Formats: sequence, structure tokens, C-alpha cells
Amino acid sequence: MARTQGSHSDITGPRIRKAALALFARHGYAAVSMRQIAFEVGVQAGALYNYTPDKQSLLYRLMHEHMQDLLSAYDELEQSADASQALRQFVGFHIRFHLERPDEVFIAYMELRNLTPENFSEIEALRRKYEDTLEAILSRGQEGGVFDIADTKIATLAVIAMLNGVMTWYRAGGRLSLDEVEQVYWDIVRRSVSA
Amino acid sequence: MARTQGSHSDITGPRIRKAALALFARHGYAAVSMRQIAFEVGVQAGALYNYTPDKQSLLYRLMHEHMQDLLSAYDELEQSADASQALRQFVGFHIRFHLERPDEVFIAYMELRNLTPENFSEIEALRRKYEDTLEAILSRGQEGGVFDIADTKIATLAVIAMLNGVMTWYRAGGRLSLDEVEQVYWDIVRRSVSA
DNA sequence: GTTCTATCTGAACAAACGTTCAGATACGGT
DNA sequence: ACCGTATCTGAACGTTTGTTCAGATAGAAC
Repeated sequence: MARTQGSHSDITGPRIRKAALALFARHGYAAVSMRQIAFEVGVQAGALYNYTPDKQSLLYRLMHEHMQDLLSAYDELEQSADASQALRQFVGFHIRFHLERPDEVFIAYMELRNLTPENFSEIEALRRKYEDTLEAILSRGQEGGVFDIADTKIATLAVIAMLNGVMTWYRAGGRLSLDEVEQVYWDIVRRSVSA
Repeated sequence: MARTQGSHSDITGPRIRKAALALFARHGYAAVSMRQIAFEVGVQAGALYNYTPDKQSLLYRLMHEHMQDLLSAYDELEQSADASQALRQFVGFHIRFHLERPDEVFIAYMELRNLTPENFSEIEALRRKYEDTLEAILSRGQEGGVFDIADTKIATLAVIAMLNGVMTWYRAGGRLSLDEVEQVYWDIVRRSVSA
């Protein structure tokens, strides 16, 4: 008989979040039931409530942790003083970080509307914080004369949107390697902002 | 007493689709019930089934009609033989067409996963058809030497992703007019592909 | 003015939903 | 060997879900 009760599973919590992540990404938050998540973990639905107060918090935590990871990972990079170098760095970082976490990324921007207003505000603030790091690079280059950008706010959003597009088609082992993808996108981005 | 029955309402069908469109866009397909849609129309849930065999078909039809509209609207444009002109035309068309239909656009690419496999294939084929029109322009310009593009397939997806980003932030009456938005994006696109 | 029929109501269906909780269980500490 | 407690089960709760359908109704056709 498999061990089913009593053991203080330090691993059940992570397993729940992992299962929820995969299911939310594939079917969408609203379309996934607590019972499906529980089944994936190999547990009854009631047991989930030892690890989350409710379904909404499960979603919020996934998104919050992802945004925190994103920001702290970028912070750990030592940014080049040269704006052009910094931009190249950003492009590479963004592509690699996001391609490594397709499920988190998908959720973090498809399930925003399923957050409560308060939760939404917090996630949105983190996202803007990330966007601001890119805009800072663009503004710096603009002032330094290495970039020629009509509107840095729009350019920021345009670049991020473009880079995010990678995730809709990139597949490991496909026609292009990660390095090639990075190179191609850097080519496009560089020229779209260069003086 | 309001007229509630018997009248062959040629308008109920469109009203159902309109309500479904708005609700799906705001809350997501899975989170919207047939009763909510019916309430919005001012009718009982059962009446919806005079106009759609099921909820899934309602979603599919909305997406299919949108993609058809997109393709036929673009076909009606007389495309310039000059690749650069054609690209500019595409950018303007894409931005305007999509900004005029925020709900349809939102659904057409957020609810793909809620389609049955067969329905998904059909919508996906239409989307690829649209993307191919852009790639044709880029390839033409590449061969003619007016563009310098490393990979036209990626460039196609990158441009469309970038343009789609407009819808996440543009609001009528905001800081920029539609003409200005179009101009800024054309600037970015032009430079990202120019020789 | 009667009949016909498309349209809608209102109730019903089984299934699934998120969440709660008393009770069973098995491990860690003693 | 025993206890204490964290963990999980299993059943239950009240709602809501998509969908069906017999019957009511009102406009169209004659």
C-alpha cells in the first residue's frame, strides 16, 4: 500500500504548484478544476487546501513568483554602461529567460484578467517595473545619440511585444538554434532603434 | 408586457454573438456561462440553442468570421507593386483593422486553446494565410534588394507580434492619435527590415 | 379570423464546480 | 511503546454548469 497519509510532505506544495502551472498553461485558469490539479498530484481535492487558501491564490502565487524571478534574474546581470551593449544584453536575456519558462510566461500574461483587482495591481506593477528597465536603456541611448527613437515608451512596448512573439513559434530542436534566434532578433531590434 | 415570444427575431442571432463576443473578451470563454450571455440578450438560456448547436460553435463562429473579415478586407486593398510601399500599407492596415475590433482580436488569439482540434486547425490555417501575405511582401523586397532580412519567416512573425502589441496599450483619445501610432510603428518596422 | 410555425419560456437533468470538515493515518519526537 | 500532530481521505454542502424539451405565445400567411 502506498503511503497516503500522515507523512509531512514537504514536496506536496511544490508538486501542486507545478501541476497547476502546467494545467493552467494548457487549458486556462478558468477551465481547470481543483480536482484535476489534485489528480495530477495524486491526492484528493481537499488536500490542496493545506497549501493554498483558495484557487485564486494559487494562480496569484504562480504569477508573483514568476515576476519576482524575472526581476531578480535581470538584476543579477551586470549591465553594460554602453546603451547598445545593454540593449543587446536585454534582448538575449529576455529571449532566454522566457523560453526557459514557457508555462509561466503564458500564464503571466494570459490570466491577468482572472486575478482579483488587488492581485492584478500587484502583478501589473511588477511588469511595469520590468518594462521600465528596458525603457531606461532606450532613453539612455537616445540621450547619448546612439539611438534614434521617436517615442521611447512605444519603442519599449514594441520591442517587448516583438520578443514575446518568439514564444509562439520557437521549439527546441527546430530549424533555428537559440543562438541563431537571439542573433536574428538582435539584428531586427538593433536596426529598429539605431541612429 | 414586453414582447417575449413568437416573433421571429432576425436580430436575436446577431445580438447573441455580440453579447458572447463582449463577454468572452472580458472574462474569457471558459469563465462565461450560457446564462450570462442569455441574460445580456434578455432571453432565457434555452433560447440560445435556436442559434448555436453548442457553446463551442459560438466561439468558433466568432473567430472564423473575424479571420474571414481580416483576409477579405486585406484582399480588397490594391497592393502596391513596390515592396516598401506594400509594407507600409500592411502596417497601416493591420494597426487600424485590429484597433477597430479589439474584442475579436483578443478572442481570436486568447481562446485558441478552447477550440476543438478540428476547429483549431481551421482557424490556424486562416491565420497562417494572413501571415503569408506579409511574408510575401518581405520576400519580394528581399529579392528586389530593398530589404535586408536575415530570415523572412521570423521577420514576419516579429513584425506581426510587434504590431499586435499596439492593442495592449492604445486607447482612443490617449496621448497619441491613430496617425501618430501608425507613423511611429512604420518607422520602427521600416528600419528593422531596410537594406 | 383562423391556422401555422418559428421562437421563447421555464423547468428539469446529470455532472462538475470550489470549498469545508470530521475522522483516519502515519511519521517525528520522546 | 506511546503520543502528538501534520497530512490526507472521503463525503458532503450548496451552486453553477451546458444542454434538452414539452408547452406557451405571438406574428405571418391565407
